[in-house]
Amino acid sequence: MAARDALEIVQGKWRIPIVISLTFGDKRFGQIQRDIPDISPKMLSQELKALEVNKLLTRTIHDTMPVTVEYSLTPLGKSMNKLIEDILDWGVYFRQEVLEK
Amino acid sequence: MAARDALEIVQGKWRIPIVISLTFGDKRFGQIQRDIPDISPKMLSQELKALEVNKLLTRTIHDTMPVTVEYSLTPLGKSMNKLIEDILDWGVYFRQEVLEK
DNA sequence: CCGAATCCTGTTTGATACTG
DNA sequence: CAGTATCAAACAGGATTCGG
Repeated sequence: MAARDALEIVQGKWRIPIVISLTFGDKRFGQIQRDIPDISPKMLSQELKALEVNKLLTRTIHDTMPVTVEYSLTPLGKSMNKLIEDILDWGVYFRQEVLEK
Repeated sequence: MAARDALEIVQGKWRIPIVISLTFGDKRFGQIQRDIPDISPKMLSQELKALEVNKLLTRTIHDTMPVTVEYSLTPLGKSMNKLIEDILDWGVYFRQEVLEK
């Protein structure tokens, strides 16, 4: 089932939020962390790695001083755009129907 | 963030598969279990309850002999349709791009 | 600033057996 | 048929400390 493959990538509290953060442009570690206030550096580091392994994003080291590391979505990562929009849309709908009634 | 609300509902290995199973019609406990071969009765029971609490499905007891219980998506549950399609689509794409290359 | 490495905890999940 | 009960394993997440 294709759902299983997709779900495995998307599972966990943080991956979708990370991808969302990067849809608005390439970011550095600290910038992503600011977008997702309650993520610990450990989890961010760990999830970024997982997403890199699955080819959703790339990690580029800029040899500046001090070193900066930039994260950027791959085309595959960007292809989640539609999926993410639907998640957001559905989240809004769900909120109206359940949380606010 | 609306993403958070949606994600909380959708999280876990089994909820999406359960909703998928029910999009093809109302089902009974054992039928869902057959659709999702590796789910344990415990997990199925637990996740069905969670989905019921979140108003994604209803549980109807038919007073037959023996008793049968039928699960059926609510309009809110059905509203996940588009989301689920996109998950499946993206899963197929992901498979092509990563798993088969 | 951008992480890596360890250690530790609670929740989630699973295997299995059993019940009305 | 439609679940519960119990026990164990796995995993996610957090706290803290350290390094270039």
